[in-house]
Amino acid sequence: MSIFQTVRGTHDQLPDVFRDHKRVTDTARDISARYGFREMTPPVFEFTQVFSRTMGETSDVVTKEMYTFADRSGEEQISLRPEFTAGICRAFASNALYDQAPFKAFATGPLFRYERPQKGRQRQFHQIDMEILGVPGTAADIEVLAVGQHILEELGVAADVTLKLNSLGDPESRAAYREKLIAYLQPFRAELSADSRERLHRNPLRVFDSKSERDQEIVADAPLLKDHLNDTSKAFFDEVCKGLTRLDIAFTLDPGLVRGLDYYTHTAFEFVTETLGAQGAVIAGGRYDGLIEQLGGRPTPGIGWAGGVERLAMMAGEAPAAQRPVALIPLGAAADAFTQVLARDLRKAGYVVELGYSGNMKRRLNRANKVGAAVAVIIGDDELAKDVATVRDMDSGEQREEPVAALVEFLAPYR
RNA sequence: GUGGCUGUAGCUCAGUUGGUUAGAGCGCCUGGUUGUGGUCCAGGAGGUCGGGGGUUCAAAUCCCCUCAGCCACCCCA
Repeated sequence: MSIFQTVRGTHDQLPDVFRDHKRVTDTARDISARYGFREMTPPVFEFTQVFSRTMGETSDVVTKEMYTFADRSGEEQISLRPEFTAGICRAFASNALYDQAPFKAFATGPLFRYERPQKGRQRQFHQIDMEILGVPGTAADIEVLAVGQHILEELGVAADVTLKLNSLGDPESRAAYREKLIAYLQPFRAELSADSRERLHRNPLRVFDSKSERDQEIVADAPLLKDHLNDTSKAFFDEVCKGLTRLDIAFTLDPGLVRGLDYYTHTAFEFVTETLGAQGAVIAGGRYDGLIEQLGGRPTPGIGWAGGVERLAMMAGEAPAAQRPVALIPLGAAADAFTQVLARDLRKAGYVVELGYSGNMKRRLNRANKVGAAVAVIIGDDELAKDVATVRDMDSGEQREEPVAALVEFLAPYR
């Protein structure tokens, strides 16, 4: 181990990478604001139970992926957040925001999961997250999917992403179906893969997304959840589909789409892509009507999704460069002093200003070139004596002298 | 947690059956230009060959362990 190594699965976000990520988060923030989402954030760590109770004691995330530790008092079990939903719902209940429904939250920041890193998967990663709490009807489902679609379009990646949709039904439908499915699978128990046997009672729906060929053969004739939805669940899902169609949001039904977390009900969805390798989900989520109650809050419906910032940034590619700066190049002590004031004035007028601090003229111009300056303003003793500045266009190489008093206006085209 | 591939300069990579002082391109620095970048020319700096151990007269090269990355399983954002 070298101290210069980052911990496995963590990465420095150097300026170029940060800029690409920032485009994703900025886009999500701007677009979601148009839909009435307000940014907030729960703490980066919470009592472990916040996650274990909601995501499911037996879920993969809780059983093997959480960073859990005792705090210094030795009395509290703490976990680094592996997702946003549980924390936001806890915040909603903690602060008794029931009368603020519909409560629409946008959040972004780091999440932590102890997993083997690979493309699109790291131990510290970042998400954008949308949640609507307190809306029982399909309007929330439709709106939450609409923001997601809108953000993907705005990032220019929508063409490579498809929306997969399924209904997990209400608790009543799900419980009834669960019994039927177990009854169907039971006779095949010995033939199922080890993983699927595990899931048989814990979460039998998960057998559907097994990659084992034999499992898939068995499951091919299994009863389908969609055929066992009660009327309410069917009507609910139907309304969501209609709403999406109305908004020209394309989707494909995927009866095998089962999410790994226990709290989902009704609508479940994933925006997936083929372009990122095995980790194809860029945005995923669903409805979780029982979650806040499970936390000990008042029954409150909710729906939301999370999107992977790294994954979306990979798809969106390099973000456009920032505004090109004006480079100020003082030569001599008098010019240094003068230029500091000029830099302040230009910055207050909205210019991005790079001050060339050190080295000879050549060095400073070189630096101006590297930071992508559109124009360099050279001020030495000659210029000071005449009350002018030498203004050099860095693209054309042309330069001319301008009165310093007129600089702020003269540079306007470079702002 | 399991399997496969990879790790040589800041970056991308070459390095023959183990054999002198480990190379290239890009980047960086200096000079050609006393106050002119980006182009061009000349020169230069920079390497614990991921780390540790072993085999050998000799290891970047072979063996073992370990760390990290990538790819897949698993799972998911």
